Parts: sequence; structure tokens; C-alpha cells
Amino acid sequence: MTEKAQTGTEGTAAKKGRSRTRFASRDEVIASVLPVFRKYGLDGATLSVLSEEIGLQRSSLYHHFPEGKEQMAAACLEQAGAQFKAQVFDVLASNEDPQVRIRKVTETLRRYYEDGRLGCLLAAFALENSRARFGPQLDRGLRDWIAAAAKLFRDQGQGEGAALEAAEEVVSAIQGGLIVSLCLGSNRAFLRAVGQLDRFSDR
Amino acid sequence: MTEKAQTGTEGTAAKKGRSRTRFASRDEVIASVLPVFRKYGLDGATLSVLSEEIGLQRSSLYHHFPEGKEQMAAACLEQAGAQFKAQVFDVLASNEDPQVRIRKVTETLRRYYEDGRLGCLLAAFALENSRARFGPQLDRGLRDWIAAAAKLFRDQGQGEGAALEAAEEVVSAIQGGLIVSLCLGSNRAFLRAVGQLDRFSDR
DNA sequence: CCTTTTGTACCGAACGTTCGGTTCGATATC
DNA sequence: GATATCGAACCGAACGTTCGGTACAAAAGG
Repeated sequence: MTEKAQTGTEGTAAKKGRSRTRFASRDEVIASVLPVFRKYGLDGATLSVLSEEIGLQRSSLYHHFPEGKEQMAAACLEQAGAQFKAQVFDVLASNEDPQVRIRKVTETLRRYYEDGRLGCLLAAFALENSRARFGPQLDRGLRDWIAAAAKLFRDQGQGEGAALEAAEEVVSAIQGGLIVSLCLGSNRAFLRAVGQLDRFSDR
Repeated sequence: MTEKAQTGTEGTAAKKGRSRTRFASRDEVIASVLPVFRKYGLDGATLSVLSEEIGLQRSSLYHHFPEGKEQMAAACLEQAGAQFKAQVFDVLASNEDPQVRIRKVTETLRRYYEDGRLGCLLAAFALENSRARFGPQLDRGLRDWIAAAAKLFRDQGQGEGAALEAAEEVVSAIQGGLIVSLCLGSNRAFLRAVGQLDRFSDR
């Protein structure tokens, strides 16, 4: 007996304040799908969950992603990667004043991770099933991030080795801070981790 | 009720051998199930995966966990919690020489996380579906860990606030180091994070 | 000594449900 | 009149779960 009490159809739409009934571009759909994967992981983000969270029927999802769930996940990885490249990696490795880079990136990260309330796609996809499919992309994204941070630290006078080490450390700290903040329901760990970007400033 | 004797982690059952494993005790089964949850997460660790990984039929799992998968996950959280309490938290907060505590815990963590090749149950369960079910247990485990590390740092002369901050930082670092090490396939980030336990030694 | 019983770990085949995926006509919006 | 979305139906596979039955050791009974 399948009793589906589907009385309120607008209950799902009220998610982020935007009661959008129609997606203008494919990128907008991806942007809606991305946080669902970040929140539930690849296995937890079933088509039903995706459908409910972004307020679109399964059939409509296949209008945007004809190849199904794996294409959705791949598109999210791609978009998140492009977003990070433009707003994080390229900024960290730019020629601006290091303090300005740090300020910009800090702000970007706080916004992207919603002050530690929403996890990282890389971490959500670090589990076996998703790493088996997207391992290379995860590796690539993480390496780019670390390399960009290393450039920043080098520009602040650190040696090659120390800069790379500090870069890997700060990226790790952010990942760990996110997990701790998520589990504890406090943004403290996450904010402190992001603050480690500023470790070499003359305070 | 089942009183947890918890006399160490002896006899970790054959894992990869695909042998006719006959489990002697319930704890042995849990010890075999635990790494599967750590590797695949709650959603990824399907009954089929669990069955294959530990070499036991799905139905046989129900002999040990009549209440099903949720009971398996709960038992793993409980056993991992007890294991950490005995081998990590209680050691960190003991009255031994801090350097000895650090050495012992470092060794335990390296063994438990298999030098960064096997993730943390807390992190694997940080995704929405599992946090919805086991949020309080995750919160508890993380808080106990941080509190124990804070005790160590206080015993090393740090003030109350600084010790707590450093404790949250080192636990975050380990969690993040695990993710980075898993994704990059290198134990470097994990080992460096564990090394942060030794941050206040007078070298 | 041999048989029978009992207890426990485990198996294999199902059960009903949900999964990811597909199709299509109707409806709404630009 | 495109394009986007809906709603409903459908599929085979995988899901978590149940249950009758098997293998084998220790205990009980003759």
C-alpha cells in the first residue's frame, strides 16, 4: 500500500528563500545540486533526496543531466573546482598584497562553507564509493589548493619546503575544522582553521 | 545487559583472507564491521558491502545484530568510543609524564588510522544521514577527545583557554590530515597532524 | 561408547521496499 | 512555439530484512 500524503507541494520550495520555479541555466541547477552532495555525500544524495532538496522532480533532473546521478556529481565537482580556481586558488597565487589575498580568500571560504555549517565536497567524496569514481578529481583539487597556498606563503618569505608544508597544513586544518564544526555545531574550529591562512603576518 | 569487558583489541579477525571466519564473540564481529563503516560511511556500507568485506552472509549479520544495520552502526560507535577512551582519552588525561602520554597516543593513533590509510568513523558519520541518527554520539566523542587533549596541554603549562584552543586545533588537524592523506594517497598530512600533539615540548 | 539433544554460528532463498533510471503526455513559462 | 517542469507510470537491480534450514561443537542420556 503506497500512501503518499502529498498535500503541500510548496513545502519543498521554501529552502533558501528563493522560491524558484524555473532554472534559467544549467549552472544554476548545478549550484542547487552541489550543496546536496556536500551535505549527504554521494551515496546519501539519492535522486529522491536531490529532487526534494532542490524542488525538482526526478524527471526534471534528467532533463538537465541525461546521464543521471553520476553526471550530476561530476558536474558539481567541475563547478566547485572552477569556483575554487577563480575565487581561491587564483587569488592565493596572485600578485596582490598577501594580506589582501588572505582577506579575500578568508571571506570567500567563510561564505562558501557558510561559516562551517556546510561541509566540503572533497571531504564528502573522500569515502570509498565516491573516491573510487572521482579519486583523480579529488586529488587534483586538493593539490591545486595546496600549491596555491604554498605560493602565498613563499611570497611571504617562507622557503620552498616550509611553504609547502604550511600549505598542506592549512588545507588540512580547514578540512578538519569543518568536520569538528559540523559535529559540534559551532563555527569555532572552522574559523580558527581559516585564520591559519594569516599565520605569517607580523602581528 | 551486556557489560563491555573491553580487554584490549585482541584477535582482529581475518579481514582480507576470505576465510571461513567463525566469529567467537560479538566484539570480534563489531571489530570487523567497524572498518567497513569507516571506509564507506553509513550509506555506502550496504548490507552487501558489509557482508562481502567481512566474509559473512547478510543473513548471518542478523544473527549478531537482530535489530539490523542501525544496531551495527551503533555498536561500532560504542566500541570505537570505548577503544578511544581506554587508549587515547584516558592516556592523554592521565598523570604520566606528558612526553610518555604523547608517545603512547601517537603510536595508538598511527595504528588505529593505519598511518592515514583508513578514515575516522566520526568523519565518515559527519554526513547528514548519519549525523541525524548519531549526532549526539559524534558530539560526545569529539568533546571527550578535545577535553582529554586539553588536560595534556594544561599539564604542560598552558593556560585553560590556550590549552582548550590547542586541543580543538590538534583534533581538527588530525581529522583534516586524515582526509588529505586519504585523497592524496600519502600519509604525510596525517603524520604531521599527529605530530602536533608534541607542539609544547621543549626541544 | 554411542547416541541424542541442545546451542550457536552461519547459509541461501526469498520478502517487500527503494534505488537509479526511463518514458511520455500534460502544463506552465518565457 | 520553444523550453522547462510536472506527474505518473514503469523497469531491473539493489536495498534492508525475514525465515527455514544446515554445520558442528559441547553437553546430556542410554
